[in-house]
Amino acid sequence: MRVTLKDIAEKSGYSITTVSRALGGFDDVNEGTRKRIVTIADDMGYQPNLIARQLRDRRTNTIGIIAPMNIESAEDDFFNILIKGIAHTASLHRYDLLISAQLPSHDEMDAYRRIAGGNRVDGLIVARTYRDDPRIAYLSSNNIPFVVSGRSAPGETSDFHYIDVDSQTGLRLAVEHFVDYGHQHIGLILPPAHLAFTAYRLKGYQDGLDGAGLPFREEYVTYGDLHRESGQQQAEALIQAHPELTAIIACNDLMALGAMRGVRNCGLRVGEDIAICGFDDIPAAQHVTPTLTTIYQPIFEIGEGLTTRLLNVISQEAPIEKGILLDPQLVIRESSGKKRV
Amino acid sequence: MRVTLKDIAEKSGYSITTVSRALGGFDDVNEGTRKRIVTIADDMGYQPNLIARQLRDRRTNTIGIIAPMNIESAEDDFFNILIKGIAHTASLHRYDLLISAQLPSHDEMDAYRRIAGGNRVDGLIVARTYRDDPRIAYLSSNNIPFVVSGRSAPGETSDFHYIDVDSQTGLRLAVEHFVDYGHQHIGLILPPAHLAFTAYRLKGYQDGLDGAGLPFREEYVTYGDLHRESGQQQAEALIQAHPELTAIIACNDLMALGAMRGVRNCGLRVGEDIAICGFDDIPAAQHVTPTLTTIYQPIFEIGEGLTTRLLNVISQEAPIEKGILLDPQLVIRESSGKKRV
DNA sequence: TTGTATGCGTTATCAA
DNA sequence: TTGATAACGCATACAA
Repeated sequence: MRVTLKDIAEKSGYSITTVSRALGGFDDVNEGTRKRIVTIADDMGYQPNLIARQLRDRRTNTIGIIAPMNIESAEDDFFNILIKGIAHTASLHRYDLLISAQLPSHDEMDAYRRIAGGNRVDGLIVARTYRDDPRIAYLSSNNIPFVVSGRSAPGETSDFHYIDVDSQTGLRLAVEHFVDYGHQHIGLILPPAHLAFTAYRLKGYQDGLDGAGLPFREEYVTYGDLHRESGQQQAEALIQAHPELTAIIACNDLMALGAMRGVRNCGLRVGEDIAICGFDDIPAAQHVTPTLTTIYQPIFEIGEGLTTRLLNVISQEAPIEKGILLDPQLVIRESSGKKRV
Repeated sequence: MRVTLKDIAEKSGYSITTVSRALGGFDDVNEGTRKRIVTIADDMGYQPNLIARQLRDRRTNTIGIIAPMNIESAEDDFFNILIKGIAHTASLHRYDLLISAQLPSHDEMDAYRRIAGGNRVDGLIVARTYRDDPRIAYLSSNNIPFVVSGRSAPGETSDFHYIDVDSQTGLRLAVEHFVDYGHQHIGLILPPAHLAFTAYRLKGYQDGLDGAGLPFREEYVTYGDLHRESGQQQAEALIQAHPELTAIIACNDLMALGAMRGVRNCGLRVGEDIAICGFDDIPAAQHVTPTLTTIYQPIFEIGEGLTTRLLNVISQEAPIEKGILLDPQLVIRESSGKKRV
């Protein structure tokens, strides 16, 4: 059986209280008894029951994240790296990370109610905001500490702590870059419409076209699901329907990688026939052939920042400014091809 | 404040016990009162305090894993995918996953004592066994449920539940494949020596050479740290020191990907001048150019299997046969180049 | 059908 | 310097 304070108390002849305080290092316990108790505790291999402590303290030293964890998401390096940043930083502050896998078949809000409402964590990190996000509404109205990767959709208020990249500007930069390289017909593969950042990226795309005096054509815009496969499918569909396209921007690197394959499947060359740009700058972007032009965002550091921010919120020392909007950075690589004259 | 059974009891006029049983769906409570209580609970937004429940039930419905989670490990798709498999399967059984990041600066055993000894989880998954693994010794001697990805080093007993791939055979297959393709001088990049599977892979390499009547040359064998960088460095070092090498086997795909770059840095072509083989078959293996020959192991499924196994152990229904040894599978791709005559 | 009492393991308050 | 007691929130054995 597991060793408890009671066991040590019995063995040592002291009360549970004294044992607790001796082990807790309080100075109101006699040095001799402290030593005796500590020795016995070590001998018995005592480990405090963290659950009991959590109940008593009403705090878990754990932060939570509810995330897609199926096999399709295995390649989703944005999430993989974000989680590493979170877990790493949490660990530095002696916090653990509770991960609840979000199965497509399960109601996501149930998970939030269970984990957050059930006191399993001191706070949560919400990733990939939705338009009119019910998770945020729930956490806000229940005063559960949380921080968000991403902000609300345009037009909604973002009255919570978040870190986001200004992806509207990011997309504009990508379009400007392609225009500068001589492209007139630029396709766009968006994330699912219910995600908040999708609207920003679409706006950035339009901004870029506007600035260049190019027309916005709805038929050049398509939606993927952020995974590799859909990038390929959408790219192939775009190319087949609109042979005049010479460039495609995919709204995350994974879809961009898929798009590269789609380009090849159409018998075209990436960079030379069709330029490709992604978003995120996951490691694969610089290792793929040809290397992938993309919008960089510091994913690991965002995970770090979200975590320190969340710990601040938990300990009620949250800074006044709630949102942090990072500048995106265009990283030009081989998939841009050469400037056309 | 947070709603408890007590609050509902007061509001409804029933006792805590009755409330508890009404909400628990027991049939020894009057249908009318049940309805009344449920309504009030819903109105008040009641969520059971899971921590209290865990303390009371002495069970957490959580499994744990202690894993490296720094930025260097971000690309470590073996772990990324394994964790997805674990979290996914856990979720299917209504279990959550507690991740504790293992910082290089922290004592790993402390984490095990804290998490496992501290009752935070019902069981643990141990990944990447060490030679003479203290984690396994600790968990075994404390009767804490656990399962292991990987088995003990050769010569040690593996008296615990594990799933492993027969990587000795895997390496032998890789060598035989390269020999068949006409290679006589095959370099090897091993994982760190303290990992248990390193010895198996080295033995498989030797088996392959023996079977082909080729001499084992210690100078063809080098050690990496499983990351991309070290694959590159070790490959470059091997090639420079031994220009007669025409093939290199790296013991995981990430190092193999690094090795591919190393080959190029030496002015050579992957596949044509130097054949490369990896181990794991992470997604990148089939997406890199040229595609990577490797030893396949079903990582996600291993995560699934480990988890169901662990849940069996936790509920005391563990099968008799403790270990599962999977057959490795050689996947030949472009990095093998063409058969030489 | 409902309520009382007890315990899970810990820590803090207060009295001795 | 030490110990008895209570509380965290829940669920059960047992009594009514």
